[in-house]
Amino acid sequence: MGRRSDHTREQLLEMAISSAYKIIKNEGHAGLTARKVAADIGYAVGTIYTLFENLDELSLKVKVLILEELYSEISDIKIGNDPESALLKLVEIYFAHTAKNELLWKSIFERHDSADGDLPDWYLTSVAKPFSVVEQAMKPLFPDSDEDAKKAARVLWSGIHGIASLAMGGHLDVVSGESPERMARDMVVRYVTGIKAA
Amino acid sequence: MGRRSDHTREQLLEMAISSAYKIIKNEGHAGLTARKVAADIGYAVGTIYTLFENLDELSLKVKVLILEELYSEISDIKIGNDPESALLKLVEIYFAHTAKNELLWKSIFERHDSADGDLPDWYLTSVAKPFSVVEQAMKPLFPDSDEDAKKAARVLWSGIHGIASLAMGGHLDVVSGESPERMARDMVVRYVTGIKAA
DNA sequence: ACCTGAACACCGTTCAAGT
DNA sequence: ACCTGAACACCGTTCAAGT
Repeated sequence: MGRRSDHTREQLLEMAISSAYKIIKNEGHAGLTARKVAADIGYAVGTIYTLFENLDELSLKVKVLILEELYSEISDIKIGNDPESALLKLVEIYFAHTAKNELLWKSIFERHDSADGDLPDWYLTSVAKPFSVVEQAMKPLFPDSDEDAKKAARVLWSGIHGIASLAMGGHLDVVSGESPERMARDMVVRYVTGIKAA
Repeated sequence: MGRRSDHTREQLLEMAISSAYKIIKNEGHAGLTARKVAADIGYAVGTIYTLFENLDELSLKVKVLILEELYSEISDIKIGNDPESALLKLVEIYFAHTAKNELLWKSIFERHDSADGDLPDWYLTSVAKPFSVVEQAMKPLFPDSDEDAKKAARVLWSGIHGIASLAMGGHLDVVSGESPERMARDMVVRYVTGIKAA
């Protein structure tokens, strides 16, 4: 035992995060354990706790990665003057993305409850980035107020998350109605129409 | 050790569920353990597993209770011919209710991941009941199709859940914009307006 | 200084053995 | 038949001790 220094602290962080990413991708949120990550990167359990405050922090780091992947896909959308079609495109990409990485996305809606306090700023920043794309798409609807565009973006994006969250949790299969994506499309169209009609 | 029969199986079930309810109310979803429930009702751990298949089943039983409480509050709403005001009333009750029972409602959005398969029918039935209230409220908007009213209710209710879920999870405090309830009101008004304008 | 891994205080779940 | 509780296979997290 004792010092090894096979890797720098930065390398260790990267190894641990990408190992955790892989575990969640394959086994889901509940499959992530400190011991598994440690074994996977070839270090002792204790090492994980020199890298992160606790397991929840590690899982938040993974979520940042997941959110960044989505962001990189939706930030490419060319936002013209037609909010509705931009938002529908966004919904399409969102659901295609979540479908391709189901366990990863399910984990976004779950928490390792060890943490009591608020979510750290670096995580909230990462959550906010997709919001800002929605906000951009909605700006033409609110030519007089960026603030209103921001608020509307928060509402609509939260709503889409709600549909995705309930669907992925299996809470919507009761009536086995429409697909989540069609529901989200419906929501976008009617919400945008509602704004225009105001 | 051995037989006791101090209580019938029905009594045991009730005791365990209400003990679990109490624990989640005070300590949150992650605070629920089989050992705590067992100690609380004065039986051995093993007894819990003669009552429920696993801990997830017990927590779902608690969620049924939680959903029934909400249902009993919102089912009193008198639904006239004005969907918007009925739905706003519903939002008001929903957020008042979740605010009063925060840890309980947070637990609705979380899972004890032990269970792999689908959610049981008796649970989905219980999830569906609040949906039906929303559906009733929306009927005047769809005089020609109950099916469309049902679909719209699923979309709107999921959206409201999304706002509540993100807010209770602390994911919305970034910009520290509006309160979740105001966001939900905004969503209702614009969604309903969107339907009318179609 | 860096890393280890035994130790602590827990878990969910099972099942042989008691009455 | 009903209930027990030790046992198994895990956890997250800490921290004295090695190099």
